[in-house]
Formats: sequence, C-alpha cells, structure tokens
Amino acid sequence: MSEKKQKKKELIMDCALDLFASKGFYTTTIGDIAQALKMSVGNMYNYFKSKDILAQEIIRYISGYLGQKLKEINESDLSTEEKTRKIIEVYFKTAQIKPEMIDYFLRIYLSNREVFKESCEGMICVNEFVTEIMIYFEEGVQKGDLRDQDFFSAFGLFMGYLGGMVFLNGEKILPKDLDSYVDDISFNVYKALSA
Amino acid sequence: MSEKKQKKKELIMDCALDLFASKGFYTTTIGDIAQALKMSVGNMYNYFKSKDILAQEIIRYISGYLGQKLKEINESDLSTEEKTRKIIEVYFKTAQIKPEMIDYFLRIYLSNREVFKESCEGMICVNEFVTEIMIYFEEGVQKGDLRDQDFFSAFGLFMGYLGGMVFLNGEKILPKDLDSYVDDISFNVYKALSA
Amino acid sequence: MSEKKQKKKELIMDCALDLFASKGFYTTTIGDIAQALKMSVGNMYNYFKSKDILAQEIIRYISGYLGQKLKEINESDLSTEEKTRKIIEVYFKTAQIKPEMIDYFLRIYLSNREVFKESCEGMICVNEFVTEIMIYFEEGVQKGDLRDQDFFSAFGLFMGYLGGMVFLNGEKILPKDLDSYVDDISFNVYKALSA
Amino acid sequence: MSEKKQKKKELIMDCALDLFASKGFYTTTIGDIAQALKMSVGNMYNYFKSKDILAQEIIRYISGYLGQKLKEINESDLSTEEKTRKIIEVYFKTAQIKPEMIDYFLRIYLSNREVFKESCEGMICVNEFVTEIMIYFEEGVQKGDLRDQDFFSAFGLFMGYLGGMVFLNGEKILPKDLDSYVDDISFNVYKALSA
DNA sequence: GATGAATGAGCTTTCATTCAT
DNA sequence: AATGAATGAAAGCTCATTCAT
Repeated sequence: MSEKKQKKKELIMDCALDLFASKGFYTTTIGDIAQALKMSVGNMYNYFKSKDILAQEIIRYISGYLGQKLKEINESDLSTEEKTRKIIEVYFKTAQIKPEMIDYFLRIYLSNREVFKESCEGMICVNEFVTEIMIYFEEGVQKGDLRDQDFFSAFGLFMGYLGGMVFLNGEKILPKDLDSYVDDISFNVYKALSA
Repeated sequence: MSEKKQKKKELIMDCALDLFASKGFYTTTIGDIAQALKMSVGNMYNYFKSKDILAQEIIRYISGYLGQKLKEINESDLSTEEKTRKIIEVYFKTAQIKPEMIDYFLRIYLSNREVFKESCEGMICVNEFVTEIMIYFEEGVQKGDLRDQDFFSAFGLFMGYLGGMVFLNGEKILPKDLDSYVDDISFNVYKALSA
Repeated sequence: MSEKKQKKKELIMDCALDLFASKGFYTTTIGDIAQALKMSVGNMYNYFKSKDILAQEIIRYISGYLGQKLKEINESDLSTEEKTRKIIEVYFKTAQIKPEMIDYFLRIYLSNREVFKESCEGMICVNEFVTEIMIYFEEGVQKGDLRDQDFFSAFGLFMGYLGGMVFLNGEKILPKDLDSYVDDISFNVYKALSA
Repeated sequence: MSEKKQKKKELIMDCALDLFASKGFYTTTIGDIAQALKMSVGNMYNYFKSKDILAQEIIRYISGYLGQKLKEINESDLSTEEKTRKIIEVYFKTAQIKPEMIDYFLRIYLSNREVFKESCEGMICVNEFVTEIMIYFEEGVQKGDLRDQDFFSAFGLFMGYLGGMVFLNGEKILPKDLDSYVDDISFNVYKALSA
C-alpha cells in the first residue's frame, strides 16, 4: 500500500474513532463518517472492506498508541510506585486530550462483542496494551515491590478502576477534575497491589 | 395497572434482559423478543411504548434487585471488612446465577448513552444500587474503618474492579473460577479503602 | 398461513413473474415489484424472505401450472401422436396467453444459476413439469409408438425445439404466428421420436 | 488499431467470456475481469467503452468462430446427412473444449436482452453463425435431401435441440457423455428434417 | 497506455413503530 | 389485550464509470 493511502486510512480511522466514541457504533453510519471527511461513501470501502473491519482496525490502533506510551514508562528507571503513578497519569492524560480513545475502548470495544468477535478474539486486538501492563506487573513482583498474586486480579483492579473513573468523569458525575484524583488513585492502587 | 399486566411486564423485561445482554441492544430486535415470548410484535407496544423505554425500565429493575441485596448487607451487623467481602460475594454470585444482569449493566447500560439519555440522566436509573454503596462507604468511614476519601474515587475502585473482573470472566480470559478470586479481591479492596 | 396471505403471495408472484420475465432478474428491483403492486418495499419481505426465494417460488409455481396442463393430456385417451400435438399446443398457447411464464422459464430460470442453486438443484423446482414429459414419453414407448431411446435425448429434442421456437417468436424473428408452426413442429417431433 | 491492441482486446474477451459464462453477466464485475487479467479497472475502458459493449463484442466473436467451423463443413462435399452429423459434432466438440462459448450463447446472449438490445438487434451479432445454418438448410433442400419447410421451424428444431442437450449436460443431468448422444441426435434431427 | 482512487446512484434488506381488525 | 400486515426511513454495501496522475 502506498504511503499516501496509509495516511488516508489513518485519517479515516481518526475520524471514525471520534464519531464511534461519541455517537456509538450502531448510531454512527458509514455515511456520517464519509461526510465528516468530505469523501464519498463508496470510497470508504476502498480503505476498509466493512464497517466491522474499520472498528477492528481502530481498536488495534488505540492499543498500539497506549502500548507505546506504557512501554516508555516500563523502560524508564522509575521505581514501581512511580511507574504506577505514571501509568495513571498517562491514562488520564489520554482521557483528557484524546478522550475518544478511552471512550472507544470502554464503550465500543468492550461492549459490542458481535463486532469484534471474528478477528479480535481473546485480547488479540489489544495485545500491545495488555502486554505492557503485564510487564509492569511482573517486573514489580520480581523487584519485590508488588505482591505476587494472580495477574488478572491485579489487572482487573487497575484497569477496572481507571476505566470506572474515566467513565464517571465522562458522565460528568465526578465533582472534581480527573487530575485531582491522581493522588488518591495512585495511593489506592499501590496500596492494593504492593507487597 | 392491573397485577396481571405488571406480571407480564416483568416477563417481558426478563426476556429482553436476556437477549439484550447476550446479543446487544441494537442487534436484538423487538421481533426477537416477541418471538422468544411467543407474543406478537404489536402487543409488545401495549406494555412498553418503545424499545428505549423498555431498556430503561430494565436497568431500573436491575438496580432495584441489586440494591435490595446490598441493603440487606448494610442492615446486618457485620464488620466493615466482612461487609466488603459480602458485597463482592453478592456481586459475583449474581454474575454467576444471573449473568445477564451484570452483563446488561456493563454492556448495555454503560455503553449506549443515547438510549438512556432521556430518562436516566446522571445515575437516576441506578439510584437504588449506588445509594447502598454510598451507605456502605459512609458507615465504614464513620466507624473509622475506611479512610475518608472522595466517595467517587472509592466507588470507582470498587465497582470498576468488580466490573472488570466480571468482564474478564465473561470473555473467558480468567484462568480460574470467579469465586476463587473473592479472597484476593476482598483483600485488595479492603486494603485500598481501609483507614 | 391464512387464506388471505396466500392469495397475496400469489399476487406478488404473478406481478414479479411479469417483471422478471420482461426486464430480467437483475434489472428488476424489489422496489419495482412493490411499486407495481402499490405496496411498500418492506412489506414484500413479509411474504418472501429474499429476492432469490421469490424467484425460486415462482419457478415452482410455473412448473406446477404447466405440469397440471400436461397431466390432463397424459390422462386423456388420445393417441401418442395426438398427445404430442396437444403438448405443443398447450406450450404455445401458454406462450401466447401467459408469455411471461415461458419467458421466465427460458430466460430467468435457465440462465441465472446463482439464483436457483441453493434450493432448486438438479430439477427439483421444475419437477412437476419434467415428470409429466417423462410419463408421456414412457407411455408412448410402452404402447410401441415411440422409439425406445435415452429419455434425455428425447426430452432435449422436444423441449429444446419448443423453447427455441418460443424464443425466436419472442425475438420477433419468426415471420409467422407461432400457431401456424404447430403442424410443422408436430410433424417434425413425432417423426423424430416415433418408432 | 494496432496489432498489439487487437491482441489484448482478444485476451480481455477470452477472459470475460469465461467469467460471464461461469458466473453470469450481472454477477461478474469489471473488477473481476481486470483482476483475472492482472490489469487495472481503468485500463479496461481503454479497450471497451462499457461492460455492455464488451458483452456484445464477445457474442460476435463467438458467432464468428462457430460460423467459420460451419463454413468449412458447408464447403466440403459431404452428403447432407453427413453434414448434419458433422454440425452436431462440431457443436458438441465446442461444448466440450470451449464450454464457455456455448454457455455464453445460451445463458448470456439469449437471456439478457437489455444488454444486447442496442447493437445486436434481430440476429445481427450472430449473423455469421445463422447464415451458415441457413446455407446448410437451403442446399439440403435444393439437393432434395431436406423437406422444404419454413426455415425457422427447422432452425428451431436443430438449434433448440442442441442447445437443450448442452444445457442438460452443463447441469450434469445427462447420465452419459455428450458424445454418446451424437448417434441418437443425428438420427432424430435428420429424421425430422429429411424429405 | 496504465493505474487505482473517487464518485454517486442504486440495490437489497432490516426494523421500530403504527394500525386495522 | 392481541395479532401481524403495513409502512417508510434508513443502513450497509456494490459497482460501472470517470479522472487525475
């Protein structure tokens, strides 16, 4: 595929991400996306063979983006406690500057199984992201900072918590800014996970 | 409304809950529900004015059910730590015997804003459930068992965590039975929230 | 299915038969048919689950109609030679008063394999018609009137010939009326098939 | 037009013939043909102004091919009876080595009037083929071998019969090989047409 | 000549909702 | 209360054809 075509694919994904996240998967039509991009409906299909496939490529794209951010944290020489906080900061920062990403993850990817069933079974499509969390956890355990428990229990706590907070924020239920919860949350998470 | 009509409404809600939770809101048609109940499409509209309203009544029904369970726990004279564990047990038990309920909450209610916008703003429709969590938290704080932090941060931790675990379980990603995580999770949650 | 619904199904089939035969399968839209019947597009699908299925039911309907006519001839006590002529007459008469039927058979059924592949394999959907030709042939052979040759060779001659003539007629290539060929054709066919 | 361009046109026609015959005219896309030829969609239009025109040129090409074969037979000094048999042999042989040709004739040309309406009215596009049959017939009559009947009646018999047999063969309904019917069919045809 | 992105009209099918019975 | 035929507005997707490069 040409450089140019790849660029355009990303443009489409960016736009679709926005629309899906804000309006929902089924309530956003291919026509909506095409219109927002000022291109024709038919041409959309030169880039993505179906609406489902578009949705699948988007989640991979998001997972790649977040995975990259976490990778940088994992590769830094911060302490486990500092890493914990950094992860939360990155997550919340993303939720603030690219809220669509987190929204997409929580509301589109996690909730529309039918759409992702075929090519995203298990966690294939969010692999890059999950892997980094796994690395964070296992290194923390090895250093003796984190308690050696079932990974999924730890993962559920961490990600469930962050997802829940971003969700509450999105619903405008939180009385304060997301940022102002970073202290509390870092404290809670580390307290829960530490050895 | 007659007793009989109310009974039938609940029958419809039960059935719709099942279908929505397993197939998704937009991928379940009124016809699917009618067929499963062996009643006519037209008659469905004698009980619920629209598909959206049906979905809204279902979430209220679920919130009422779970709220009632929590209320019993709150009214018992268990310690805060024991209550924490009980709540987790109730949540997981529900996820096992009525998985549709939790699924509906996580995948239908939380993800399809458009559907619940009108009459479920804020958390009106899950009021009964949230209120009990609030009571659990505030009593724990008053007794000096739980640290006095922002309620939403605590709520996000608790519910995000549980939701995350049930989600992972539903995706068949967890290597073990949900029950076997109760110890870990109770420990983590209480560790995080305790004073 | 109610009597009334069955009647309407036949109305739709009649109309679709007309349109398919005159305009072709792919060039006739469901909308065209609905419009001709002054009904909505959506309602069409309450009677036939898909365009393909509609086409399949039509060919069965035609086969039934022609099969019935042939059955009457087979059950009469005419001589084989007279039956031969009668069959040709019935075929041509149908081609004149219900030309759509023969056209549908020749141009829609025989030419659009994709459409009929699923449920009309072999000759299932034209079974009733073919069976009567088979009876005509076998009885003729038994009586010693027709030469005992491979059925399909005889069938190909008879039906290919008739089809070809109706085709030429439809193309307005024949200089004379179809009827005026009955003598020639009866003579040719009987000459070819007779013992 | 350059020699080279003409060669390429024939390449395209060969390929399109294959695809149209096997998949149908409307179910074969210009893209399918281009892909099979490893050329671009746009370039196809440098050779044929439209899909319809491509289809029309193909039928002329087929008619020319078969007409040539028949011409050779007509110009030989065989008896009428032998010519009859030869024609059948050539037709069946073509059906065996280039089945697409006969299929195209039967299923694409004869059934999609809309496509050939413009430039193939009457039998213009199959002129070369029909002319040879006409010569065969008229010479046979002149020699006193064939009965002097309406040409179209004879043509319908001959071509309808052959078409029907090839059709049955294509549908895999015939229990035996096409070749093994040559005797029967030659006998039947000559019996029917002879003086 | 060659490419393939772009267009846009059009098609089949679906479905929430209404309404006559 | 109950039925299910009827409506009609979309939606996803396809494809012949054009056009800039």
